[in-house]
Amino acid sequence: MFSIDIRSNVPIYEQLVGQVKRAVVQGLLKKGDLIPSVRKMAAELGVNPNTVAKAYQELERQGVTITVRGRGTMINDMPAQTDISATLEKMRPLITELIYAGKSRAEIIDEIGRLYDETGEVKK
Amino acid sequence: MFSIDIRSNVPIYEQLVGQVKRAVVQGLLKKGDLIPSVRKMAAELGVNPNTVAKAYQELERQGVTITVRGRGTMINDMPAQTDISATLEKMRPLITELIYAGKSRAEIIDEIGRLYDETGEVKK
DNA sequence: TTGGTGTATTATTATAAATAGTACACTTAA
DNA sequence: TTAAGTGTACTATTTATAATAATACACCAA
Repeated sequence: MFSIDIRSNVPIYEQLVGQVKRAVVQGLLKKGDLIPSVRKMAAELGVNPNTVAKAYQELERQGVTITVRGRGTMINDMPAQTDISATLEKMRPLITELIYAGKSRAEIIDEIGRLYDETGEVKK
Repeated sequence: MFSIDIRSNVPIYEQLVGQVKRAVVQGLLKKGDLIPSVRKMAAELGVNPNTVAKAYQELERQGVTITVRGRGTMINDMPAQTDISATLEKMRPLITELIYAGKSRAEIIDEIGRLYDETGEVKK
């Protein structure tokens, strides 16, 4: 269910955070579901338990999960609305890239729609 | 014309690369325009000349600029079409973020359109 | 009690970014 | 030809982050 790319420039813990959030968005993980323990996840991915722990702490900080000592880490409710300005700012230079590559407004929107459809829920 | 954020987690040289490309997209820089020399740019931004040089080398590697020793670095033609798959892959986790924040497909497309309009040419 | 949770701590290694200083090859204009 | 301004190359150093490693602790549940 989870996999990381060792050769990626994206930190492992960030990759893991993103994968958990994507699984939630896709409906593969729902409120109350327990995700694998720090040690199990570390063994599965072949990384250090501390790295997984860092990812889990970040997930809880973002409100994605709820952690209870001795029980584990479970998926939390999805937030109603959160601040997206930071995300949009990260997106800005990527938009510039696409424009620079010769993509029109319509083409860009089309690509975004495709990404959305690939990322959204698998089953409604 | 250019400015960098020292406290940003984004490397200075990457910020500079992005700003030059955005200026090209906006029409503020056109083919043949010379951008400030490594030393002048470094002085303006208050950063090390080596950092600016790294940014300029990256710009040339991407085909944004053409560098001639002793003359300087000038804006190149905008490419007809380039590979955007890498850019789209960087965009994917951001789309996940927006979905997670409760944004609908239409809302996301709306925001992208807004970013496009803010990034596009100032004068046509 | 026992085994499995997350957490905390300290240390070490690896990598990238940025700075600093110097020197070199080249172009342009005086 | 000379002088000043280009980009480039090189080595060294500092800083910050990521990741690993090894332990130990606090908590929960069967």
